[in-house]
Amino acid sequence: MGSRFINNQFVSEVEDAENSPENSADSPTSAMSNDTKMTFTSSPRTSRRAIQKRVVSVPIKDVEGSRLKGDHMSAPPSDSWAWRKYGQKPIKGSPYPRGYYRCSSSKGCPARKQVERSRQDPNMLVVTYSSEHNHPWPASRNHHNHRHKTSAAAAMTTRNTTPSVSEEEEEDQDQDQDQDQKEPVNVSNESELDSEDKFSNLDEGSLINGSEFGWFPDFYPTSCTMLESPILTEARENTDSDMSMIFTMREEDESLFADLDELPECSTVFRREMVQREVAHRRHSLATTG
DNA sequence: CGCATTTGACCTGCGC
DNA sequence: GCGCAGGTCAAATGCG
Repeated sequence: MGSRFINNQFVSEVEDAENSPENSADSPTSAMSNDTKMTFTSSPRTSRRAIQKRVVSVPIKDVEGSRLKGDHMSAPPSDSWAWRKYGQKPIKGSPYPRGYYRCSSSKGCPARKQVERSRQDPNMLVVTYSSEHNHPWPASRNHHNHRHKTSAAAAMTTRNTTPSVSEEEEEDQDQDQDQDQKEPVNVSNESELDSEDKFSNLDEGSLINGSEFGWFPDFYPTSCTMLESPILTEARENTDSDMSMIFTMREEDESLFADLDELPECSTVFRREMVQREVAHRRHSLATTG
């Protein structure tokens, strides 16, 4: 199973997994971070149809700003898509219901997600993404102008929101059609492409220079949630990446990357910048104290 | 008034 | 075939 780091969340992919979402909530990859977990599963329906699903475990604290109506509700974690709730079902064996959300960023978008609380850790939300957006990036960014904010849009107004998560793809989905509908840099067909392949055409000069972002110093040390994940640490060992820091983007920061579906390499860019800053800071501290 | 949410009914697939 | 459970639909309701 391949795991990768997508928009600051961990994505693992597996096909036709045996675990149900309930099981995934009960037995997430226990070695993972307490803050963000990623596991893979398939619902009964998906197992019938052999559909991949992407399951994200998100700490509720990350979505506290989003709409919460009653303690039985599981507010959908903020991502950059607009979601419309179309159903809620109590899940057998779980004290918490599961909410069903459909992408409302674009008409006819098949993307869906399910949100439920982890039974193992009620402070975690288990978000199961199914189907793929058929539009590049959401019109939901305009939802700030709507009289009614969608759950996602409402959550988008909060700080330290959870970054977007790329969606899963169905096996029977027309990949070519999806590719045609995506913008060039918006490669979300993760089953087909490795991050390295997707960004292999990017040389160092084409990458974003952290110094170009005036917001970055403000963003970096104070207002972001720093997370550490064993998975990323493991990935770092495999990829010679030099940082294991994960941070949660603020919404306005996230919007700067609206054209990117996943940002593992961009994350590396920022991580590198963060390392440089950290090294400079420590050198400065040593110079001043010593 | 328009849109999102709620919620009971209905549909579908699987196991027995 | 039947029952169960998950998933979806759609009318009712609420909100701004």
